Amino acid sequence: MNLPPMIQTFVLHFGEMGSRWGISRTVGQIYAVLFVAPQPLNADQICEQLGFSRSNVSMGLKELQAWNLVRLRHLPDDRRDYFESPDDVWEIVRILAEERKKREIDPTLTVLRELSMQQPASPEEIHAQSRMTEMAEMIELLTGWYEDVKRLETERLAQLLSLGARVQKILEIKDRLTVFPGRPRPGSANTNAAPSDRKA
Amino acid sequence: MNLPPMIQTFVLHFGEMGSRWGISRTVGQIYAVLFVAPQPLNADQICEQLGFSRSNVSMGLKELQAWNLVRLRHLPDDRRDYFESPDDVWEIVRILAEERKKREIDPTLTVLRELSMQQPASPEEIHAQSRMTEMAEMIELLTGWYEDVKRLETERLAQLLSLGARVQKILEIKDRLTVFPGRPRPGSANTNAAPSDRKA
DNA sequence: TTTGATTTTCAGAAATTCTTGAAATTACCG
DNA sequence: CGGTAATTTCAAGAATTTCTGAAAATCAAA
Repeated sequence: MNLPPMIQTFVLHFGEMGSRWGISRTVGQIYAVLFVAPQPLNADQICEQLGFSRSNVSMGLKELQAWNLVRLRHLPDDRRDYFESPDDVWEIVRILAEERKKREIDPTLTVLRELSMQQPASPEEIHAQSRMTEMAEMIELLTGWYEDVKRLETERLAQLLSLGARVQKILEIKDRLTVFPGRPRPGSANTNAAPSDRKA
Repeated sequence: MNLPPMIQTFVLHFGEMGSRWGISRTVGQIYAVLFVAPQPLNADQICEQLGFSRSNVSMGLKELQAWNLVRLRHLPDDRRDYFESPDDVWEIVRILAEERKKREIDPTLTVLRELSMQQPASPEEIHAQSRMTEMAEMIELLTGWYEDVKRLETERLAQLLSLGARVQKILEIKDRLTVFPGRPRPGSANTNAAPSDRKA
């Protein structure tokens, strides 16, 4: 490996974390190199920096493209493929969220919905099915929120995040404005805004 | 494997997903069995249902305990260990979020903070360091939001989730109330609510 | 302390995933 | 068309992870 010390530490860390993030060590390191690179890199440059075989890098780049985490670029008068990570870290978060949802959540939700439809044939199945339905409903609420929030512009999203739990205060204000407009603060805020409140 | 068909499908699915979720197939299947079980199970019951070796189940249960995903229980006049999943699916989500943050995010944030402190020694390192700082700040905003929200009661959390992106409307109301009180709606709402806005 | 039930550990077997070099394919240029 | 540069595929070896049975450790009752 042929990298400045600071970058090497970063790259090795991403490699180690790779397995926890659902990618391999190699893929993690390739991504790390691309993330900090000041300009797009081609496969041979990555090979040289990391000391991996050409084919290994090719596989790794293919996987990163499948994750939408790197983009293919072309430089004038050079027919090699160059790769780069998106510049905007928020864009990267959006991609990660989308891909992880697709791989880690959607398939399970599909199975849970199917099983929730079936006719249970025994007492164990009746109980199991109600557990599966609970899980499916929880996932639906979570992914429904995600589908809404992912459409926010980055600036709004950052505003929302920095607000944190204090959004609760605002919800209380909203309760007063919409449910009891102008009325003096009712004992506590309205808590009837249950899931059914969501636009179908 | 000795299970009713509906439960078998569920268990096999959790096994397949296990590797995507950062646990092994065995651990995924053990958890699935416990999740749908109407009462706590002991290790031998799990062996029998799944056809795994006793030691494999023992390892799997140890890992699930390390994840805080199962609890150890004891039944009267029985010295075997029984295991159960928490009843409340929201509790499970909280545990998962906490553990995944601990394993997948915190170590990286630590490394990024360390590297952001160092003195860069080359132009590549200067650029790399600014990328790392961007990433660290993004993660800090995300985890800060999470630390706030995780303290909400489940009911409030569900309310927040079901509100989805419509919270943006409320943010706009808040902007008008706090920043430009009584003023006619300014071109676009206040966007200065940057991270610095967060209570230290 | 002994006994027997239960759980844990651990070394090696089995299975899976990763990595590589060589060969095949693709894409472009003259 | 060749010819060449670049990329991808693939089979097999390497490395890692998972799984098992046997042995060791733990624990409570007698």
